[in-house]
Amino acid sequence: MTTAPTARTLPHPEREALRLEAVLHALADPVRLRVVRELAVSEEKLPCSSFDLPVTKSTTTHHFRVLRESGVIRQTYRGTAKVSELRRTDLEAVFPGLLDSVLHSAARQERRLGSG
Amino acid sequence: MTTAPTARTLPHPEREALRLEAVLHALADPVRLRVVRELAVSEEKLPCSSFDLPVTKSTTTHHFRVLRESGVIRQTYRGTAKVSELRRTDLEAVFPGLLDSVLHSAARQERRLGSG
DNA sequence: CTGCTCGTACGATATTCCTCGTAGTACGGT
DNA sequence: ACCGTACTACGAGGAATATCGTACGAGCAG
Repeated sequence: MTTAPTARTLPHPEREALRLEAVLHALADPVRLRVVRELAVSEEKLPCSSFDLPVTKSTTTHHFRVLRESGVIRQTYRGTAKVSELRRTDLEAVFPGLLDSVLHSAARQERRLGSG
Repeated sequence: MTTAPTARTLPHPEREALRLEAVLHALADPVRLRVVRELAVSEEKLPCSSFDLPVTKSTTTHHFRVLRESGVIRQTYRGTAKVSELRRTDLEAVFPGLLDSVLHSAARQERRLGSG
């Protein structure tokens, strides 16, 4: 009864508070990089459950939290689901070209190593 | 007597074996990012001792090893010193634009946060 | 040969991180 | 009210990492 129901909010770092080391660390994990790549090709916000990851739900929650706290993604509630989207504009403003080069490098590497 | 003295070599990953996750992880550490930035502005190969890092020599050795094994730098012996240089060409060939955007983002962040 | 400098190797420690299982909350449908 | 789905919180285990100190090796200057 403090404020309103369905008003659950999640802490996100401000654009100006984004740290390069945290973003690089977030992107350095294979599972998280995979999530980011899927979000990049999707024009819609995706719920966590739409990802087919080789880890349990607990671990999935952990990885999404790392991505959110580092500022790579933004998460909002939609009913019982929590949908995620890339913070493209914020990232581009603070670290111009970084996300695109990572995404491009990841795609290149997948082609090179054979969809591993 | 196997080959020659002063022929100590160090293992470096081939260009085609570079892994994006390993490179991102290597760059995600503040100390290592600092080393990479210094190497980037220097046109000469720098010995480990030319860096003024807030860690001991043992730890410095560790960080340089991580950078070398991830393929970010190349290390060669010169007398008693071991000099390092960025593998710019290799990185650009495999992960185009990545190093530059990281370096640019790091410089930007330093300006933004006040030379932290 | 004797130091001196540069860097390494090894062991130890503390911390972080990835992973999981279980239990629990929030929301929507019946 | 009841159940199912989506996600979380907590605790725990195990691996990786960052850090250090000490002891050591390789080369250079006397």
